[in-house]
Amino acid sequence: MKDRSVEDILAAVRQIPPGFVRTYGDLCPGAPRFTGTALRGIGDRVPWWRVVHADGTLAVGEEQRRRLEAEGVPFLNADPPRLDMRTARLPDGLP
DNA sequence: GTGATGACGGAAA
DNA sequence: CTTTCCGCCATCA
Repeated sequence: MKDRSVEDILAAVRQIPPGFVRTYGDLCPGAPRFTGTALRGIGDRVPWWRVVHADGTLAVGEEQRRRLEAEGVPFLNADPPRLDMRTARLPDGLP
């Protein structure tokens, strides 16, 4: 599902089940930057905190880290707090 | 219609 | 392992 518009991206973000995350590149292959632009200024209309960088680092701030941690997302105790992508990342095709 | 912008990604050093 | 650089494409002014 190659999302090309903001609405499609927001829809995809809503499909992310609690405890898992998707990367910007997964939501918009070829234009990962646009994913961030789409999420910029949405509010809590969608679970934006479940969208992280491909390497597992967060994009917004510790605000996001707290929410993910609350959902039971596996975090690695590293200097820059980052997620364990091989477990937290949700494969494409799945809701 | 054109130009600039960006919650990124991947490669290179 | 870390840091730096370029490019991508949809939106906005």
